[in-house]
Amino acid sequence: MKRELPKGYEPSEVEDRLYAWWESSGFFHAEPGDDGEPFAVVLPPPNVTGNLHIGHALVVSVEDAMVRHARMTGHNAVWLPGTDHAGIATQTVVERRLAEEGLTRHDLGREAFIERVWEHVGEYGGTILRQERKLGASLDWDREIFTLDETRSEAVKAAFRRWYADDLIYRGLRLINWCPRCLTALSDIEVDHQEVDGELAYLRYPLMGSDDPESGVTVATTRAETMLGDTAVAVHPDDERYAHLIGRSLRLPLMDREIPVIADAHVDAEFGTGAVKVTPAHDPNDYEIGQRHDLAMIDIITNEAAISEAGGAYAGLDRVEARRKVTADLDAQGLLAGVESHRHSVGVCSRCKTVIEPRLSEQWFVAVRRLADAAAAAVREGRTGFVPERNAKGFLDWLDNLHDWCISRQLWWGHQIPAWYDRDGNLHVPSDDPSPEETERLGLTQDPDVLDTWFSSQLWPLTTLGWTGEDGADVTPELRTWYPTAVLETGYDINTFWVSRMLMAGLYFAGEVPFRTVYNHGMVRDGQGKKMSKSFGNTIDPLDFIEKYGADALRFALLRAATPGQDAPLAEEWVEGARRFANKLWNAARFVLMVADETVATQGLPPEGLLELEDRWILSRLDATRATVDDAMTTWDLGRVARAVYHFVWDEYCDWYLELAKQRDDEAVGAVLVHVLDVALRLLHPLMPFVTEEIWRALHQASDDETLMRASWPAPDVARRDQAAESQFAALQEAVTELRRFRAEHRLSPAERLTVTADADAASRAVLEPALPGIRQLAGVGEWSFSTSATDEGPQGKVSMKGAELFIPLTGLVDLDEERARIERELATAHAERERAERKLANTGFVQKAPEALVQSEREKLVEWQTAIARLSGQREELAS
RNA sequence: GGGCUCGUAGCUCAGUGGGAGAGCGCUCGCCUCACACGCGAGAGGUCACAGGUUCAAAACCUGUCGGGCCCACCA
Repeated sequence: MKRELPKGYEPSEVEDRLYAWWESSGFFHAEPGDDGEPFAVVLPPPNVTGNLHIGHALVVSVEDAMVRHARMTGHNAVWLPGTDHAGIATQTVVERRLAEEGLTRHDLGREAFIERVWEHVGEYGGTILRQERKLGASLDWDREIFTLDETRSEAVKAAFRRWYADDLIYRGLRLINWCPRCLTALSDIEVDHQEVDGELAYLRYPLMGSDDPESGVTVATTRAETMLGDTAVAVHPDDERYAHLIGRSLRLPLMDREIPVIADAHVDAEFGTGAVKVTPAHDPNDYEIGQRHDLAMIDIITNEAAISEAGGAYAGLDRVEARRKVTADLDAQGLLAGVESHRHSVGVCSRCKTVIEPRLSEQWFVAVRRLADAAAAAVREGRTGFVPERNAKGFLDWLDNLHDWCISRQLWWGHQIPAWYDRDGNLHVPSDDPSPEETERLGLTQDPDVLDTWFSSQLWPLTTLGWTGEDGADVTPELRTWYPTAVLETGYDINTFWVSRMLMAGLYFAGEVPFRTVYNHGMVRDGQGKKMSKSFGNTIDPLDFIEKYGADALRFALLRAATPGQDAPLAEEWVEGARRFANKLWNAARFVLMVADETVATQGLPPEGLLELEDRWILSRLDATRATVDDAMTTWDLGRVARAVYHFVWDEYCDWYLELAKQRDDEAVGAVLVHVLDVALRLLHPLMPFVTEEIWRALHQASDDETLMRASWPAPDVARRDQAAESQFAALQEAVTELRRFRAEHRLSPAERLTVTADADAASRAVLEPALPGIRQLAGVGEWSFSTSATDEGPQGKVSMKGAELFIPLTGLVDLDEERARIERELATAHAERERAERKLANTGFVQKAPEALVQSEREKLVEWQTAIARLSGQREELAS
C-alpha cells in the first residue's frame, strides 16, 4: 500500500474535505427511478433561524445512521431536509429586536413587518443547515424546502380549502387559550402546566334581597377577579346541603348582578365548600357548564389580560391587581370568608411562560374527531408501528381524547388564512385566491390571522415529496416511490404536536399513513443524568465538541448511549472516549496498511487450509458481530450496534488478533487483517462516517468515484462461525491472562521468558495444543512442556515456573463431566418444554378457547425450545469429539 | 387522579430465565517496533426491598419503598 496515514487521526483535516466531496459527487442524492427498495426519512424541520443544539445532534446522528445503513443495504434511500418558519418563535425574536429600537410590529404595519422577518431569515437562516453538514448528515440537499416557500404555501392553502369543504375546518366562538403577551390564541398543547403557590379565596354570595352575608353560599376560587364574570353558582345535584337553594337567586357582590344557583353533576361536593362559582367565559369547565345550562358568558378580560369594560369599576386593572382589589373589597363588605394558601397548577404559554387566560374568542378550528379516529385506527391496525412499542399507548389515549384544534394565530409571520370577508361580512373560502377585480367588486378583505405552524408541518411527508394539494399519493414520482416514508424519527415529546397531525393529514390527503414506523429517541441529558437547561448551566454545544473531538466522536458518544425511547446522558468524557475509539481504529488501520501486501485488499480470503486458529477465531467473531448488528438494526437499536462494534474492534481485533498477527508474515494474515478491517469499517460507517471513509479509501486506494457510503453492507457469512475455534481461542485467552497475572504478581520484566511446565489431561491438552503458539507469544513463554505424569490429576491446567506454580482454569478444560451433565440437564428441560408446548397446541380445546395471543405465545415458545434443543445438541456433539 | 418509566460496580448505563457486564473513575506495572488518544494486571456489586412462580430469577408475577416523565377540568 502506498498510502500512509498520519500517526494520529485528525478529524478537522478529514471531515470538511470528505463532506464537500460527498456532497459535490452527488452521493447524497437519490432519484425515484434509482434501484432498490424505497426508503425515505424526513428530517424534522428545524427552525429556519435556529442553531444546532444537542438534541438536533442526536436526531441527525440517529437518522443519518438509519439512512446510511439503508443505502448500504441496497435501498433507494433518501433523507429529506428543510426548515420551518416557526411562526410564533421567529416572530417573537424579530419583535424583540424591534423593541430594542423602541418599535412594535404595529408601528411598522403588517407588510413592512413581514419584510423585516424575511430580512432576519436572510441574515440568520440557513445557519443550522451548515451545522447539520458539520455532523456529516447525508441529506439530499437538492430536495431542500422551506415551509413558507411558494410550493409549500400552495399546499397549505389547498389543504385548508379541502378540509373546509369537507367540514373539517370551521370558524366559531369557543373558549380558547389566550397568551396575553404573544397576543394570540394557542392550541391546547402549546400550554404548559406549572405548579404555583397561590391562594384559595372563599367568597360569600348572599341570597338576592338579603342583607345577611351568610344567607347564600360560599364559593372558593384561586382567581377571585373572575367573579366579575360569574353568571351562576353550581352545586352537585345530590348535595343535600344546598338542595334548598337550587333554583334560588344570589346577589353577585361588587357587580350587583342576580345569578342563579344551578345543579350540575360536574361539581365535586368534596372540594372546597361544594359550591362552585361559574365563569363560563374564562374557565374550560365553567364554559361547559355554561353551555349545558345556557348561561350568559361575560368576557371580562382584555387581550392584555386586564379587566375589560364588562368588569365595571375594575375595568383597566391588571388581572393580578384586580384579584387583590376584589378580595379586599369583598373583605370590606364582610363577604370574604377566608383565604388559605393553595398549591395548584396554572397554564402558561409554552413559548414565553406567561400565564395564559382562557377566554371566549372567534377562531378557526380543525374538527379532529374523524381525523383522529382514522389515525388511531391506523395505529391499532399496525399500519404505523412505534419503537419502542409502548409509546403507542399514550399516543392512542391522546388521540382518543383529543379536542378540536385551534389553528388560527393572531400573528403576522406564517401562512395567512385563505378566507375572505366581503363588505357584508359574509365568509368566502374560494378554491383560488380571489382576483383583484373580484376583491374590488365584493370588497373582500382577507382574514388577518395566520395558521398554527404545525398546520404546515403536518404536511411535511407530503410536501417534501412535492405534493401541492392533490388527492392521493401518486401525484409525483417522488410520492409514488417514497410515500409512505420508512420511519419518522423524533423525540417522544413531539408525538402529539407533530406525529399525530402528520398521521391525520397523511391519511386524509394521501389515503395512507405517512410513515411505517415512529421511532422515538430520548432526551439528551448531562453526564449526571440531569435535564440540560440554560438555568442549570449544563448545556452542551455540539459544535464545540465537533471542533474538539470530531463529528464522529460526538455521534458515536450519543449513539452509544441511545436506547430507543430512553434518555441518553452525554458528558465530555464520553465524547473523549469515542474520539479515542476513532483513533484506535485509525491506528489499527495504520498497522494493517503497514503489514498487508498491497494486493491483498482485492484478493479475498485465502483457503481454509492456510488459516491459523486466530484467523478462524476472528472471522467467527466478525460474523457474530455482524449478526448482532443486523439484529439490532431491525429496531434501529444503535446503542447496541455501537457497543457491539466497539467491543469487536477494540477488545477482539486490536487487543488479540493484531497482537498475534505481529509475529506472522504469511500471506493469510494480511488478507484476514484487511478483510476484517474492511467489514468492520462497513459495519461502523453509519455511526462514524468520516473516519471509516478515510480509512476505507486508503485501504482500497479508492478513486474519487468510489465511496464507502455506497459500498455494500456485509453479507451474512455463517460458514465462518466456528465454535471450536472460539472455545480453543477462549482457552488461549485465559491461559495468556493467567500467565500475565503471574508475571505481574511476581514483578517479572516483560523481557523475561517464562519456562512453563503444564499439567494437563488428554482432553485439556487437545484443546491447548493448537493455542500454544499464540499463548507463548502473548505471554512471553520461552520453553513450554507438558508434564505427562500428572495427566490424571485433574481438570485444570497447571503451570510451574522457576519453582512457583499456578493453576489455569481454562475454558474447555473445565470438568468435562460436569459440562456434559449440564447440557444433558438442559436438554431434558428443553425436550419436556417442547413437548408441553406441542401438546398444548395440539389440544383442540386450547386452540378453540384460547385467545389468539396465548396461542401465539405457545407457538413462540415451541420455536424457542426447538432452537434450544438444536443448540444444545450441537454443544453435546462438540464435547463428544 | 390516571398512565408510563427507572432503581445493577464510586458515576452514567447495557443485560431480561442458567457465566454479573461496559465506558469513565480508582490501584499497580509498562514509552513492548499501530496507537501513551496507548498496553498489561487488579480492586470494586446480598443486581432497591419483601413475597411468589421455576430444577434454576438481576431478569417473569404480586406488593412495598424511592426517583423521573407525560396526561388530566378539582374551582
